[in-house]
Amino acid sequence: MAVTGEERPGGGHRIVKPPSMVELAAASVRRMILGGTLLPGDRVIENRLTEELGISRPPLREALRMLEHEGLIRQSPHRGAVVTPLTLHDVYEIVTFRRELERMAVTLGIPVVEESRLDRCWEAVRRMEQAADRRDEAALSETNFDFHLAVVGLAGHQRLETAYRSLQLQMQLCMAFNRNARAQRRESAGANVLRHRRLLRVIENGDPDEVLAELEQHGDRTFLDDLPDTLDPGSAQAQRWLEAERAR
Amino acid sequence: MAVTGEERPGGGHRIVKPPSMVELAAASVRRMILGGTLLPGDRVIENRLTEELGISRPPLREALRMLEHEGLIRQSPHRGAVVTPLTLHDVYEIVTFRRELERMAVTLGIPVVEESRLDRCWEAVRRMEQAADRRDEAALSETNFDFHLAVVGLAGHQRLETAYRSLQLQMQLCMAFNRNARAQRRESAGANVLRHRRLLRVIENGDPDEVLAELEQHGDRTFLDDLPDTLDPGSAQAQRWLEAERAR
DNA sequence: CGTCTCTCTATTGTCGACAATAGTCCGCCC
DNA sequence: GGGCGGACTATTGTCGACAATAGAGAGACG
Repeated sequence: MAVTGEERPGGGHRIVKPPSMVELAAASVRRMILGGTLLPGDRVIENRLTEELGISRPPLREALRMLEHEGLIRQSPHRGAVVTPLTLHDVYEIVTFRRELERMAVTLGIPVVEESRLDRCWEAVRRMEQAADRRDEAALSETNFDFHLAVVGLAGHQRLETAYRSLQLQMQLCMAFNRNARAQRRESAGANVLRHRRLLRVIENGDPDEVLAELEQHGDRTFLDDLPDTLDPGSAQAQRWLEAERAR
Repeated sequence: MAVTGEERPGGGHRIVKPPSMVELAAASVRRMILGGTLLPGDRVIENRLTEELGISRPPLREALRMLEHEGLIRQSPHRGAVVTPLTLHDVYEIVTFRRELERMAVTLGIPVVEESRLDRCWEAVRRMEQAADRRDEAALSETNFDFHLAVVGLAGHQRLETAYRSLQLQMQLCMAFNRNARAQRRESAGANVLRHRRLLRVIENGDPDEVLAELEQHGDRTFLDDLPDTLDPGSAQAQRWLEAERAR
């Protein structure tokens, strides 16, 4: 798999700029990880990747730094990088943190003060619908991602949005991890789109609490039920949390 | 200023490992930024730094990536890096986000479940006291930093702690920015230490709400009052926020 | 006199090669 | 036979040089 320029063919915000090698490399490796080519715990060997991607090591190393800060890999000095090995504790951190960021975004961003931010959400839903029509699983996942990011973007809080993006990526990592163990989505793509439309209408309605309630439904409940038992707990704290969460 | 190995002489967690160039470089440049050698808006030119630090560009570039993700610099393709230019909107983001992360940490981490985490806090206070006795401003600031990080660490939430660290760094950037405009601390070092001791006792007490109340007092109120009027507002959202915040 | 274009330079982006380290495998000694 | 020490290899860390870009400045044209 060599690096290619067609990241987000439909709706990226980049116009004609030739992306740098490190962005390209980061995107490629990210896809490998989220797509399940590289699994949690796998070593990420620089030489192997430079060969596959056709670039040299320095930009690749920068790309790996980016992925590290996105939480997708971990690096230790002189020992190289590893796709973040997930324990239950990691899942705990990811889910709780992500939820909290969403809460904050809703609190800050609703009711919506700037029309253009809502447009971004609608645009995402629109592209999501197109993807659903095409039965394009990859695009559906991508636009789903964009939608949630756009919702968080309603807060007009760049740092919050960046952090959320990172968490969302790690959430996808969790799901890539689980892909082997279970049927991914029981829900039809159409229902999925509808659910997002409904969320967006609630958002337009302007009541933060309603939005939070809707998000509560939106989520990870089924994901948490399907966690494989083989998962390393990582901490008692996380185990207690999962139990409490499942009991709800 | 060449790179040196003596980062955190007192209490770093590294034992004998010779740190890599990129860590060293990141630490050096971080110091330049937080110490006010490089001011918000200043261009960060790679060649200049490689010369000053005595290292080559690839590791420096990795270091700059790190600093970018810490929020201390911004990079745009082919245009290089700039020390994050602060607008009021940035201050708004930093302060609100930081506060929210503290809130989350307190909610998750208190009452404290693991004794060792509290030890880390006490250790930080102890070192803070030593720094105060030595009238060592730099060490005081550093240990103050560590203390807050340790408090957030009570949550046992790695990702939260990392995010908080980043926000705390950006907070220091704000303060470095303001250093020129006003007298920094009106409070004696001793009172400062005492305030932290009190906070820690409230923490041991185990009531999250009490801790939050204490943190509320702890903070940025005076900082917000002293913001220079020359600061670019950045957004109406931020201006409204500052007004509301000052009215409290 | 202003503006537009073209060159020219400062700076960033990328590369291939060299140095240093950690983990491994083999032989050796007990 | 098992544990220990030492070379070897795979991999990461670092470097200097080359390529490509963006911005600034000088010159020509309207």
